[in-house]
Amino acid sequence: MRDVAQLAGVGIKTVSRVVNGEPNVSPATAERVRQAAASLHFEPDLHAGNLRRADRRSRTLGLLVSSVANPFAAQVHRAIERVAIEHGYAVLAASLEDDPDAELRAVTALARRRVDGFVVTPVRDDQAYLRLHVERGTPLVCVDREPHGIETDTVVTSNVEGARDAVRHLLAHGHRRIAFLGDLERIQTAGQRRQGYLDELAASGIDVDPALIVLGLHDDASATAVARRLLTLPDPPTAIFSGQNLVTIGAIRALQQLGLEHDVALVGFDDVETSDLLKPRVTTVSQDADRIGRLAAERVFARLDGDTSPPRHLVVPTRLVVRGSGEIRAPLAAPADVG
Amino acid sequence: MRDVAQLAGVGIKTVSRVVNGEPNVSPATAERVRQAAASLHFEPDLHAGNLRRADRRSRTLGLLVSSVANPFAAQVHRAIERVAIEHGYAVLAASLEDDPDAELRAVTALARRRVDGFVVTPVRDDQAYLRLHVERGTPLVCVDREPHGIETDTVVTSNVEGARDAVRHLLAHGHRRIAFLGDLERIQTAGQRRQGYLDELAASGIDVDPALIVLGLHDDASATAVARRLLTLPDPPTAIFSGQNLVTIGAIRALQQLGLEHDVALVGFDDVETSDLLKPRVTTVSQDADRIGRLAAERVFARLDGDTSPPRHLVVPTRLVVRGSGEIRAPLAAPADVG
DNA sequence: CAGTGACTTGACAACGTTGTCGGGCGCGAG
DNA sequence: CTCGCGCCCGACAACGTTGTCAAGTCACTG
Repeated sequence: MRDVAQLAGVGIKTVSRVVNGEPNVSPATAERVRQAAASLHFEPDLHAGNLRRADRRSRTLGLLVSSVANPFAAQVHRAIERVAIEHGYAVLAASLEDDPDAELRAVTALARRRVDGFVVTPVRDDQAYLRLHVERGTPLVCVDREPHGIETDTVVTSNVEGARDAVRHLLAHGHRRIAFLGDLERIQTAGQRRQGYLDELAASGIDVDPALIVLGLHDDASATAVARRLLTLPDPPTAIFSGQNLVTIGAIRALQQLGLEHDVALVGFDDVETSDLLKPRVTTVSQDADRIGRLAAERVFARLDGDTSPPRHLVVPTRLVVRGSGEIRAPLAAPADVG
Repeated sequence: MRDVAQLAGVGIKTVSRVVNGEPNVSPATAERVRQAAASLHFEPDLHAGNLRRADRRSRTLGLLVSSVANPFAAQVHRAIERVAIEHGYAVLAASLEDDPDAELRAVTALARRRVDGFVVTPVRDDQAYLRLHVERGTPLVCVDREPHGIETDTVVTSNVEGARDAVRHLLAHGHRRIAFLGDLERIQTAGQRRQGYLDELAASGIDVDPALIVLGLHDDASATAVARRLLTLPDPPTAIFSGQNLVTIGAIRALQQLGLEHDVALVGFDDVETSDLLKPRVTTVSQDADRIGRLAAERVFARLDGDTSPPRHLVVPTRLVVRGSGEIRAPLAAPADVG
């Protein structure tokens, strides 16, 4: 900037004014400055300016997603970035791979880079440590999962309701023995989806068979193994509700291996890519990742714009997408019932 | 930092020394400083330090990916981030959605934030404008596509060879009428894959039917429409080579709609999620996105470490993954041949 | 013609940190 | 005892920018 000022024959502050579009610069001077800046390929240093600027905004958002392996996270990222760009913001992203230590490291890294706001997918058991940053004026929005130890804006999927929808759908097609395959228990959404499953069965007065409930599945291989085991029980489930997309893929593979994909019903939580190319096509409870990301980003910017209202907890509804696998009817009378 | 110094009863520079692990601080003082820093929850401002620091490193990498809708880009991103973290770096990412203007905007945004290096998926026709940044010492590595107008490190997939492999595979299964469905012509990889297709056919002395070559497909809907049209020609192709994953999905849908998925062979470039759950399972030419991302990041860090050797052009080979759809044999004699 | 106000401009301090340098102190050697 | 050297430590300038403020110019008014 000093060089630009010298070349244009003006003071350094005048260059600053032109670069930032401040008023009170004569058109002739402004033009000379612009020429000089262009010929030197000057790019202002955002962070240096930040140091002195009144608003102290780095115009950068910090984003922590659970796992990049998950297309859901990629879509949330994309939606956030779109909103960020509209506000002239860039996004510093870090993927946590569901590692609690990575969460801490990433928050520190972002704090040192003075991001203006955090969008976090909680992984640790406790997010109280984030209070510090919030108290210092860095807004925090949690997505996908509710945080612990801190009251803040959240944007989550209606996990319990979505799971109930799935189970209700299966019940309506005559199923009574419905298995639930879920992700690691420490992941909050896994627990909520199981809760929805239990709630809906309870509401329909159906006894729950604990043997049909398996949690702790985090990849498709383990899901395949467990699904195979359940399906070869003496009294197997007539339907499966899988609580996460990799688990759904594992369940499909198991069904295919046993040749049961047209006999046992399946509803998966969260979309599976190409789910409509499979046979049968896969019925899913779809999450609106785009909306979740958009709302989260908008919450951050609202807080940055001075919104000090109490924390909001936004719940984005799911949508049951009927494609075929969930509409397979239960056998008219299960052996156990006939007894 | 001033506050920490006051609380610890030391000079501000001593705090700096402790925070940065510089030598020549007595253990007692260091401990007092650490206590003070912890009790004030002090986080150093990386960018302020940067301003004065000798190496002038923001410890941030800038990444431009073509489109987040693409799982390939997500995987590249992930691999780069992993290497970045090992080096204590964070990643500022921007997705371009294959919009040439977005490329310019994103580069400017990253340059103003003083990233230490760029990893760019070229979208524009000309990357000469990036020379400025390279000359100023910001290394640039291009991934997935070769840049124009600038000599720099590149990491790309062996598109031509991969396409030849795919076509050779189909030829070996008796096919002579092989359609090629490709992405937008302005996307370099699309052209290279078509070139591989043409090369392999030429090498085998097979006449190319221009009616079987369609480019400009960027989503699955248009690919479905085009594939349907080709398959209902009077003299349809007996095999399809699709040059991108969304196009592959479109082709599969068309085949399914026409009930031809077990009669017409298909090989797709780039992986399709759940490709092994489809019937038939989809044979693909897989790209090693993880390796591409890793190599790109390592090139950036090598340049940052002072490597001034001539630009390297790394080519990551593809792998033909045989799953079923590409092994469907051509009808023994096509009507045209019998003629 | 003096006074007024609007507009334009630059000198200077400040932001939070690191590099430089010099001062003080303790200890071993002469 | 004195000198010298090494280790600790802090004052100060500097990084590239913006906020503050005062000075300068000019046209217009009374």
